[in-house]
Amino acid sequence: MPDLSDVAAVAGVSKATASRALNGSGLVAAETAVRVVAAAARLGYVPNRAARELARGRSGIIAIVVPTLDNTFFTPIIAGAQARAEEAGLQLTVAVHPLDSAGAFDRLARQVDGFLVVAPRGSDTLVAGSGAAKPAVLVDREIDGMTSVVADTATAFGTLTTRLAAEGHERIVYVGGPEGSWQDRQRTAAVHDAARRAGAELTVLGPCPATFAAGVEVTSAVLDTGATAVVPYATSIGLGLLLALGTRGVDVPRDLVVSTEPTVIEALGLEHTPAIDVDGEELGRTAMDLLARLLDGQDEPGRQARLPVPVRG
Amino acid sequence: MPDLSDVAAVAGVSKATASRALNGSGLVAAETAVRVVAAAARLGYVPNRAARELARGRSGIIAIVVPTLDNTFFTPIIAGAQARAEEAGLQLTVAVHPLDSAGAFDRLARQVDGFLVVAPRGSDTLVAGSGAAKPAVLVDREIDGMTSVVADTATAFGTLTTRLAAEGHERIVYVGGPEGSWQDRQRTAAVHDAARRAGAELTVLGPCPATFAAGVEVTSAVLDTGATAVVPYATSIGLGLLLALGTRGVDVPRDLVVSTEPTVIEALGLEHTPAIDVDGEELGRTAMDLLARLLDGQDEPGRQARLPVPVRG
DNA sequence: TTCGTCGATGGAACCGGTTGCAAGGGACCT
DNA sequence: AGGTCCCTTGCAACCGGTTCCATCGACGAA
Repeated sequence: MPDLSDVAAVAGVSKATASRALNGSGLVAAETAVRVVAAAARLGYVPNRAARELARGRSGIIAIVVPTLDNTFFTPIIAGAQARAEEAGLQLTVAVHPLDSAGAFDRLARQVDGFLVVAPRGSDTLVAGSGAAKPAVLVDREIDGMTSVVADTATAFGTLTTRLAAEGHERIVYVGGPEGSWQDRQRTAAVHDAARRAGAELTVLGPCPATFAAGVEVTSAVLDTGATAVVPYATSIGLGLLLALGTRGVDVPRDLVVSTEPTVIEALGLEHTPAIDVDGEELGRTAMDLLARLLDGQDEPGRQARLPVPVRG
Repeated sequence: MPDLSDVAAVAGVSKATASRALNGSGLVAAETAVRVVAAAARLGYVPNRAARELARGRSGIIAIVVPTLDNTFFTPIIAGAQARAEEAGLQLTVAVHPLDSAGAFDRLARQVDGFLVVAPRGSDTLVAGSGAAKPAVLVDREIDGMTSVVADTATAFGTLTTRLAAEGHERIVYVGGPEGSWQDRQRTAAVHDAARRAGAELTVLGPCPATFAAGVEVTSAVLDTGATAVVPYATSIGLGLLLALGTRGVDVPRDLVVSTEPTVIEALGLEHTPAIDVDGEELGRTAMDLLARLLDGQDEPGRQARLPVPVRG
């Protein structure tokens, strides 16, 4: 395993110069830098992360905290963050934690340079506390004073409702998300508002956990409302609905329009079904970008980014 | 931030002794050890991982390599491995990589102590190569010479087929998994064998990617066979089937039994539907256990564990 | 009583980088 | 020609643990 001293020796410089050359500090003569880089390449030198971390006092590791991996909403966020982290020379580790208790992060906080916090539920205080020890970016939720990035699904759900009403749906159901979900509060308000403006009758069901089983369970209640269109909080709920509706012989979308995500609608060949299209990977990428700026001191905490969410179909 | 010297000072011993006491090396007098541990607790001492890693020459980090996060088969494996890693004082990082090209792991290999490799597809050579640099445990697949743990779904699929045949199904369809999948090969063989013994007619469809959309797409072909029972390779394919069958008015399970996972069957209230029940978390836990033994030198590479898979319903 | 042995402890080197500080050397200015 | 400044470079300390080796004291054996 080649070592910085090996590189330095081959390049005919000292460890210090080699280090500076490889980190692009700019204090090295261009010609020398080239020589060092060439030597490193030739030897296949890879810096020892532990040594660097010890010397620099920071780890280059970012933790992304998600409540669970069993929800396909979170996984693209992780993938996006992962991709961007790699580009930035950072390493991403996934920590599964519901953030329902305080203090669980003290240990983790010492090991990482920053957090990406995905916490749809839970009290503001608890969530904000998790990000107190190290720079943090909150994903898909907003809390005053914390840097965050959200998919603007509230607006999208409003647009969706407006469109459904315009297409002739007079009774619409919104199946709400988990208890205490920040996004659910935003969406409920937006859907209510849009329905009122359009003169459609809106029923709000829930709260429902974002699971397939919850979608199945809520189906009777949805049918009982006599609505012709249903807008579920999450894709998993929508899938449960579609499955249960299938076993009951309800014709989708003729008898009932179910607005799940575009990929599902397309796969099933459902027509005339508008749906919102959240780009989870972009959420993850943006979050990582914001965190990188925070770490570099280019940003102060508190910046809030909002990603537009298109309505398709 | 308290430091090992701080702990040592408070306990009235040297850094060396403090280090030994905290790591339970057994060369410290019991009384001294108690004093050091108490001092560490009182100061809230947390060892600096980088320093430890540098001194010890190993990182305490394990990477779990998965082809994608979008498949709910993998996520419980990660969760299980994560839990067990934490218990063992190891840190788990998730690396998303399809393992379709060689050499992509050299960089990662230098940063971690070992790998958990989840690679359902891809050539044996490529997969084995990924685990060559550091101790590795292959998950849900077997390759000669590599330590591995698999869920014995082959046997379970066989049992399932036998049971379906015994319940009167004379025509059964197996919807195969992705091209090149190791488990698919095992399952196909087992299903074939069981069907032949039971005198049932078996059609094998596929290959199919383990996605919801693939399940939808394959539905016509399944119906065309005239089978009364279908056994899909993956839960996602089963879900796609169920959805598409619903939109076509096929009564499940009266006209066609779809054997997806027990939780789905239970949620939908389907009766008389046997299904296999893979415990992904246990797979992850066992894999991590095996890797820990490998790292400790308690095991030689090559040990192959097989987890029984129950058939429910 | 004395020597050997063994358990407990401390001193110090070391892991592999980063970085503050100082020095060497050339260019430019007076 | 002498002085100053800046660019480039090297030396050495340091990050915070771990571990080899030496030391010391106590205890059992001769």
